[in-house]
Amino acid sequence: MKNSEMDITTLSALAEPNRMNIVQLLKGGPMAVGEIADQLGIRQPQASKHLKVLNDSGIVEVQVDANRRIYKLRSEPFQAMDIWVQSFRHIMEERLDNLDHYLRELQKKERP
Amino acid sequence: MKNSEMDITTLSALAEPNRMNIVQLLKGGPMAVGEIADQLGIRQPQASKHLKVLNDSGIVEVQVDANRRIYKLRSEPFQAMDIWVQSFRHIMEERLDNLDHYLRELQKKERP
DNA sequence: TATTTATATTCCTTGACAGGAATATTCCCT
DNA sequence: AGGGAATATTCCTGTCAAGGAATATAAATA
Repeated sequence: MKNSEMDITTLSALAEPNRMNIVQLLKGGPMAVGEIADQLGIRQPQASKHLKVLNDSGIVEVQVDANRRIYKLRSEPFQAMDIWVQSFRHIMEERLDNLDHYLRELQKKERP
Repeated sequence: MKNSEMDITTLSALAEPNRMNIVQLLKGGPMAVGEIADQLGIRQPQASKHLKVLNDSGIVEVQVDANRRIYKLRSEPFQAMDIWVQSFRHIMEERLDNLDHYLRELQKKERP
């Protein structure tokens, strides 16, 4: 019955620009290491290192294709982040408790 | 028309255990520095330092109350994270496209 | 088999960051 | 005004992570 404990390793893996870029890139679909490095303008060894971090944290998984490794996003970490963020619903939905908001609500009731 | 660019500073601020604990604590409502430090079993200067990081990244805001500073969560970063995570809908909803999944679906249809 | 292609790993150096201890700052209270 | 409470800041130190360069590994190909 896991409440909403967010895995720190997921966040720290994403909290690095190159890795965040890799994740954004992989949103478009699976991709091999070389192409990832090309697209992002980084060197292949750095790409491999960052992909290792992403892999260790479970954000990506790898599919071996002969010579190459195709990396793709895994769904679980994003589902976990979704659940975690949703646990802040009451924070996100917080409305300004001022006159302005009051007047808006009033208008809604006058014109339903 | 900002698409879904996630602010790295938000993630790196959260990617530290003490700060994550502070955020979880503040989910319950605003709190002064001293009580935060007490609840988490950390020293006051560390609490202040971490709160400074959280404040700089916009995750919390502070309300001055005479001698004390009351910290509370801001809504924007969580809304931003929500939007960002939602941009991975297609990843999260991805179903296994294999025989196993096919058979499960078949069973569902046989026994509705 | 030799060579090329694709990727991972190692070593090194540098910079950022977290904790500890001490101190500064600000406000309250008598 | 002086003392105490609450918080912020500074200095120091050790750890860790990222990039660069070189190299190792493995598969494809000629």
